[in-house]
Amino acid sequence: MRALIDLQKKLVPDLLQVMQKRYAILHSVKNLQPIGRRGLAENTKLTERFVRGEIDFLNEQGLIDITTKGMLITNEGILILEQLTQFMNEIMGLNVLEKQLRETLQIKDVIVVPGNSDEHDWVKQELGKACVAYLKRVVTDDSSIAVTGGTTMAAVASVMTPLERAANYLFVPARGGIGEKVENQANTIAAEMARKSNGEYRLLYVPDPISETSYQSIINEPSINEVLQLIKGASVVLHGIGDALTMASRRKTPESILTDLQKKKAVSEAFGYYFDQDGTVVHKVRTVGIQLEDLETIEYVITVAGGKSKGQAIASYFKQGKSDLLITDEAAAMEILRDYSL
Amino acid sequence: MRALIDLQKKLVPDLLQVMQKRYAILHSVKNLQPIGRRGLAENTKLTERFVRGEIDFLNEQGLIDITTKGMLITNEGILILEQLTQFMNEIMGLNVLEKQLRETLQIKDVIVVPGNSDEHDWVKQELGKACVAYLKRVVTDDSSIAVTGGTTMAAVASVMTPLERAANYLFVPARGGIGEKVENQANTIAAEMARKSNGEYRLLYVPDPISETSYQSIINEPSINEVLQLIKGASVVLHGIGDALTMASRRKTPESILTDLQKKKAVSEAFGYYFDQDGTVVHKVRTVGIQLEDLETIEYVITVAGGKSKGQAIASYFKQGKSDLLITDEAAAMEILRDYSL
DNA sequence: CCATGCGGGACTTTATTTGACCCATATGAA
DNA sequence: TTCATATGGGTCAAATAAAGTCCCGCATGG
Repeated sequence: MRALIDLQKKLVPDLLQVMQKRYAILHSVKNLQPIGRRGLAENTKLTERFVRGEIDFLNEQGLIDITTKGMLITNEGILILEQLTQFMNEIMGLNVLEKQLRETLQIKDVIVVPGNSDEHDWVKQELGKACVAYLKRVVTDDSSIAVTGGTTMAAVASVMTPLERAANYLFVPARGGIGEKVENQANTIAAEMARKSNGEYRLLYVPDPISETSYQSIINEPSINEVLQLIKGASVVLHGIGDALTMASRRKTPESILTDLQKKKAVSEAFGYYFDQDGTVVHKVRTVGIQLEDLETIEYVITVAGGKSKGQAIASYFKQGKSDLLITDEAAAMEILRDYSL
Repeated sequence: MRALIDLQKKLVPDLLQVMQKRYAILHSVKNLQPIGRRGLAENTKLTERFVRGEIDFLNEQGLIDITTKGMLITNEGILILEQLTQFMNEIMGLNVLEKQLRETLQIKDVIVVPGNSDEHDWVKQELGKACVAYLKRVVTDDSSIAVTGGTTMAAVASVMTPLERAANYLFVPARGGIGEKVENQANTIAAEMARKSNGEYRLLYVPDPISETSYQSIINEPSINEVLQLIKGASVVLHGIGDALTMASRRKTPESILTDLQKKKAVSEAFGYYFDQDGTVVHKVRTVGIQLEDLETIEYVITVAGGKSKGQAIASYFKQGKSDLLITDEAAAMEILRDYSL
């Protein structure tokens, strides 16, 4: 729906304005009914002639009845008005949220989709769709796209379609894998995205996390080094944000470190870095793949995360992390703004 | 999105035509590029002056480039065109499917939502939304709405909102309950729908299926009889369609009957009736609630079912069953049409 | 009965659209 | 290189639509 609105803004810029105008008139008729044309004109500060044109139209469409008593809204008019109210609230409200988040987080762009990923799976799908639409805009020939794992990234993969304006693009995982939930692994997700979008992919067969000793030896492996160069040279990085403790236990973090994360009040995790509420890195695991400092040289860093329960994790990441675009949902957006106002 | 387009059709029909016109021009430029204004005018059967106004607009919007060689579409123009093509195909394609289904199934109305419920949860949510929108149109004061169980009905309940144009409406379960998956039970769903829509509800505490002996005694219970009258007197019946064998095992059907259903090639189940591929009832269990013959006197029978895997079950039901409206998804629609062409 | 509000009719002025053609420049083929 | 043709920008007059305002018969309510 957001995509359709943006499309219409390009193609028929005044469409939304006309729609809003007719909504306002319909709304006034409902509130003031029965009301005559002149009363309505005076009330809405519009000219009589203009109001007349609009009410003639609305009458033809069956949304109002014109009587000698004055104009009345029809049942269908009420229904349309309700739907329109919902829709207007949605668009307007989301635009306000986006603006607030852009300013609060100091990032270039924010896309907010309606709903709460914690409650409805379709919201995650909408996050995914918004992300795919953005990729279609920024991915060019020979681009590399590094993607992390996670359920939100899996949702992006599930709605992926061909990026028609680019050729020869390549998906790579942003980090290695662990032994759990193969469908949420960066490797699996990269492969799925590539398959669905008719792109190429390379995989990274490295355990994550990895010990310092193994790290030093494994990054010298030619096959690993080759993929790693592609990963570090990606023009687009697509990542989610996890809840710190959830991610830590998912990644089989030792008990002592789990306790440490709790003590240090770790809130979020991304790329193997754990952030507290103020965005301070309180722990880092050794990973093969994208490091936090690599993001500075990435052309487009896209963060996709939603759900009310993720709000604070997202807020904590953004106090430190680099991102060009946040794609989130309404519930998380509210929570982020709440966090920043504390 | 369907809702938004329908809304716009009512409110700004003229501007939707402008949109389609600009789409057509953009499409022609892409196909014929590089093309001059006069060539385009001739090709589209529009006047030069008109084409000029439109191309000036499209140029200002950055969707085409105007060169001495002729006009070319920009990258952004291609993107907009693709997205718009997708939307147009979706809307147009769905309209075609709906028409085909209306004619094939011989029913008054069909609503097809995009996607496949088997693959994406959001498609079920869209089925639910379409259903709620329809209820808002047909439910009047003091209506009774009888609802069956099932995951699709649960999805309807999950997106239910107040039916603002009606007052004092009542949700009732169309049949009793079994001991499994409380959230998919007709009773639970009726209660949830009532809660979310600020309506009333009555529950039916009767096992389903029920033996003939118990049936005869239980329908004489005043409290049961009272609810049963409400159920049979409902003006709206909302029901799903199940896969026969899945439903039978879910309802703890004895092994001998399961074998019988398999032998008789039962395909679908609704209201305790099992239908084979030709729509013949091959088995019936005793239920307290709506019977198949009761549907003849119900004002609005709404069938909600989707998913490719359900296509044949839906097709089988419609060879016999009564329905005023089918709300389904694209994947099921194709499968139904396929079934009917065999 | 009378005052007031209603919607439909209508008029004049202003703005925009519309269709067609002109002209300088660019392009492509011979 | 030349020439024919197509290009886009400019322009004009006529047609149409928009815009604002007021008139008038009828309906409504006090």
